[in-house]
Amino acid sequence: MSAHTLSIKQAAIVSNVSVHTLRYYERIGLLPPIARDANGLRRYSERDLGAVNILLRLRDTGMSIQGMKQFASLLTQGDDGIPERLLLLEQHEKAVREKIRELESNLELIAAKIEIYKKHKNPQIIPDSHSSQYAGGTS
Amino acid sequence: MSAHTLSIKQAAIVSNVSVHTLRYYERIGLLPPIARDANGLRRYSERDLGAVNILLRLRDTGMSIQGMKQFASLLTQGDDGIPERLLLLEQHEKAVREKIRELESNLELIAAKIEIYKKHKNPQIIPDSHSSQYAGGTS
DNA sequence: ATTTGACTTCGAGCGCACTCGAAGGTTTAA
DNA sequence: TTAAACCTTCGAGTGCGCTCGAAGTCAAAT
Repeated sequence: MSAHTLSIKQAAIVSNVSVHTLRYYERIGLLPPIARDANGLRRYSERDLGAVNILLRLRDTGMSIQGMKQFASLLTQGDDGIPERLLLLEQHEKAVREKIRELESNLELIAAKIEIYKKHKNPQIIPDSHSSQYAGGTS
Repeated sequence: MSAHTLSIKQAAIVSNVSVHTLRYYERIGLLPPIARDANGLRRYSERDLGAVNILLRLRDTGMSIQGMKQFASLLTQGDDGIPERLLLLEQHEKAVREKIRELESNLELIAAKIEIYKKHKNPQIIPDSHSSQYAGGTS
């Protein structure tokens, strides 16, 4: 365990977010109050950076701030929060896999449209289970 | 070719959007001015519904209103717009595939976290090529 | 001694994509 | 004839996730 800590700017750089975002996340309770040095400046520990990282993984897979707040509050409970964290992550994983499936499904329809354009034919009917029986209209 | 048209409410239902959204899309130029009946009420043709559908496929794969506007303007050009439409769709398809890859990559990291929790071990270092060398901190 | 630059807090502002409410017109059924 | 259901336009409001600006502190460099 090193006493290695980073300034907010350094933390922002390694986490690939803005310093604004780091302060914002702390302000709204996504991050715990970050330790300060003698001058009151934030010092990010590796633990803090780990928390930032997992939160960003959740954000980047579409989790809302609200959802991340739930996870963050479980983080503050130490090992006691582990079972719920596990549950939350597993549910999220499932949701993301479903989202990927939807993306792929939409992609198929777009690919079909591409094929039509490639053949330079005018609009044809393309089966669409999503939202309409008029999926392949003149577009 | 039937003269089958739908009211805004029916169009909203089959397209799985709100009537507000349909008017909004028309207002901002995503949809052409929809034909009106003798009373000035909108009647959506199958062609219109096809346009709505492809726009929603684009939206649901993460395209912004701005991006959809580009596509929509190409739709108004008839066959002349086909080469550019093709290009735009192909570029978007590529972007979505990349996004899916990113999602899967993030998912792997989340899955790794899940495994750690399952073993009920405390934090360990997990390799992370994304944003930080502190990927596996105490979270 | 002064300037530079990184940091602090606080609240306000922004861009996106809707979402809604107000005020009114028309058609249909009781 | 009166009410319900549906439509119209217009502009304003909402929620999200930042993003920024103001005003100030502090420490190192010149």
